[in-house]
Amino acid sequence: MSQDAPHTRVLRGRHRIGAEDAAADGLTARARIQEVALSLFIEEGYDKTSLREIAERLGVTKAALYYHFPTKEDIVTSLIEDRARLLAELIEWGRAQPRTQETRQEVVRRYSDLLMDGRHFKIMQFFERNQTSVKNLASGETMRGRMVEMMDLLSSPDEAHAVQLRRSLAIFALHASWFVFRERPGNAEERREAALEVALDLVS
Amino acid sequence: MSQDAPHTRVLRGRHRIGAEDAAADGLTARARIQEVALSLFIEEGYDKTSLREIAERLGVTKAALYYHFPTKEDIVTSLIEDRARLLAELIEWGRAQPRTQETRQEVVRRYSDLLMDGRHFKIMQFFERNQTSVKNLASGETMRGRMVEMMDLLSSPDEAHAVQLRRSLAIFALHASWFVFRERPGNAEERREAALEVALDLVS
DNA sequence: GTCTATAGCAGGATAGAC
DNA sequence: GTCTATCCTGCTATAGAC
Repeated sequence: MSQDAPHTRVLRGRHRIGAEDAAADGLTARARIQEVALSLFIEEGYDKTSLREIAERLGVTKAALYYHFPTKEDIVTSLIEDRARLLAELIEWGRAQPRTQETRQEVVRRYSDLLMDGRHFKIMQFFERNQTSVKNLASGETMRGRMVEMMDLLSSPDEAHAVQLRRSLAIFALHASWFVFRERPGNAEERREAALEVALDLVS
Repeated sequence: MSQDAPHTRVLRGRHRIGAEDAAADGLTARARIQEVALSLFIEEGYDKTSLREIAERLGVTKAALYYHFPTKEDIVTSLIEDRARLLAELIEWGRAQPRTQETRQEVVRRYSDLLMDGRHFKIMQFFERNQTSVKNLASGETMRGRMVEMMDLLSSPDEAHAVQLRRSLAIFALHASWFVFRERPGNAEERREAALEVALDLVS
């Protein structure tokens, strides 16, 4: 997230990726593929983004990508894995707590912290914008399962429908902040705080 | 779902109104294509759904589809057109009202009514699940514009971020009801009422 | 680790018979 | 209005040289 300008490199034509440390931005080839792929998946969509496109933007060929990832799907899998783990940890923590308003609020706060990492936020954007594509991916099911567990943490089936919906919307609130303020830049921190405020209220 | 209302249909060039009776289920070929395509677009995704697949499910060939729709994108366009118009009417009405809480609540109620038509609801599902695909479609931009206008009806940029977000979430609440209660059937009417209740509260 | 070249296939779209 | 047959393009993935 720190350096979001890989485009500067594109025009250099055939540019050798070389060993990991050789990269100007200090990322391994693998990590740069992940970064570029994720951006394209978000912008153009998973299905519409071809390996050729990813390779082109990196200044390499398709075949080079296959050295790092056996299939296109594996790129997604690699992207999701550690994020799903972090989510799992949060869920595990939540389950060990009493089901109180305090707990719900703390879950929301911790989830908000997770999202502060631009990487995680982008993953969630990827998910929201590619729901149907991701549905047929194994790692997609994993992530979906996590989100369901998150919501189950915030409400249970025996509560009124309106309560369940309201609590679940807290998660949406944190995700949606980018969408709602789309044309009104403001600063990111302000948006995040507003989203957290709304989310906390929703689980109260 | 409910039958296609033929009187509202804007017919393109070569389509004739008289053919309806031919179909066993009382729908025109055109309407059946729309219905099947929409379902597949929701289930499998727009990009992953091939014309071959649509044709197969209808028991016809790809070429037959091309008689009714010049391109795949035109199927989407036809699906969206009248829905976007209904939305535009609602927005127009809303703009003519004073910007009060009463108005916001009535906008929400009317939007909820719109969604009650299974057709409209499915269109919105299609949108949510195919955001990246739809972004590059002309009709997608139209619909996105409408949703932005809807939200602008509920809050204005000079209000606090938290207020804007909260009000916008009302729309999400109405859309999300299907997702949140995924495994808990309940009846549709109950879900709708719960969603409306939450949405009304959010714009208060 | 990266390349060139290509296999193998599926997609959207069209032509023209019936 | 629907069919068969086909074109053209672009995709994922692999083989094998360097």
